[in-house]
Amino acid sequence: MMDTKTQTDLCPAPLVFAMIGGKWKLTILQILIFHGTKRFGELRREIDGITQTMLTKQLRALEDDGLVQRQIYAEVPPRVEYNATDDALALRPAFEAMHSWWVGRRAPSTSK
Amino acid sequence: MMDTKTQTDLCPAPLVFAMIGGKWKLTILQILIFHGTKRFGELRREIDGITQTMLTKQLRALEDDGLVQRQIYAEVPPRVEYNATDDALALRPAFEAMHSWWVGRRAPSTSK
DNA sequence: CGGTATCCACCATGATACTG
DNA sequence: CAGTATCATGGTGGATACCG
Repeated sequence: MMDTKTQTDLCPAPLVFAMIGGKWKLTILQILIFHGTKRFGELRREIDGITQTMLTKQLRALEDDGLVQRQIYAEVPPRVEYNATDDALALRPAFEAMHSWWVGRRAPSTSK
Repeated sequence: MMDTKTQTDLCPAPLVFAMIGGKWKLTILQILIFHGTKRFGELRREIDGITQTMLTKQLRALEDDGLVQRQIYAEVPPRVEYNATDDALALRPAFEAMHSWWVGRRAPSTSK
């Protein structure tokens, strides 16, 4: 027998998803985690299809959850850089686990 | 330098989330993966707050994605059992990675 | 350049009632 | 017991316009 605890106890994945489950959050995190610091404009250009509004929203949400750090430079023209926090970097195993699962699954694309 | 591939190439997490990102899907999967086969009513009772409608919908979606298998017994009263497929069972490392991250993170609950 | 302020559309969630 | 059908709603996502 495994346990009789609540699901959240054993599986906080719903909570994790609440933090990184936005439409663009994973993409943003992936870039910042695996590619390092990026400026706002760089992110916007690298994430195809995202609007400024959404990029800002998702970045703010990630910042609020302590996954992204914002660095503002008082220059002209303005420069703002984003980078993954240690918390975010610690997500790499989770990313890799999902990656492995995705590529290793037996039903990648059925005839359907 | 790490790579110049697209995000999806390196990180299919958005696709993974599309499959298991529903509000209850993870909880359902967790139960079926770690506790084995369950009847419809059992799931409903074990997942606090879920309605029949939602349970059915999420189960159907999981079934469509090959993560859950449905077994119908032609009995009276009717009995329907659900169990995780091999694909779903292969998600365990991902679950565990998220679990480790959650419990190991440095900002579990700030003073805020 | 890097935002914020509005407003809107859609879809996932869910409440409720009925059924084989 | 295990659903389906229907309808309501709220939050996420997004288009657009303006600002420091």
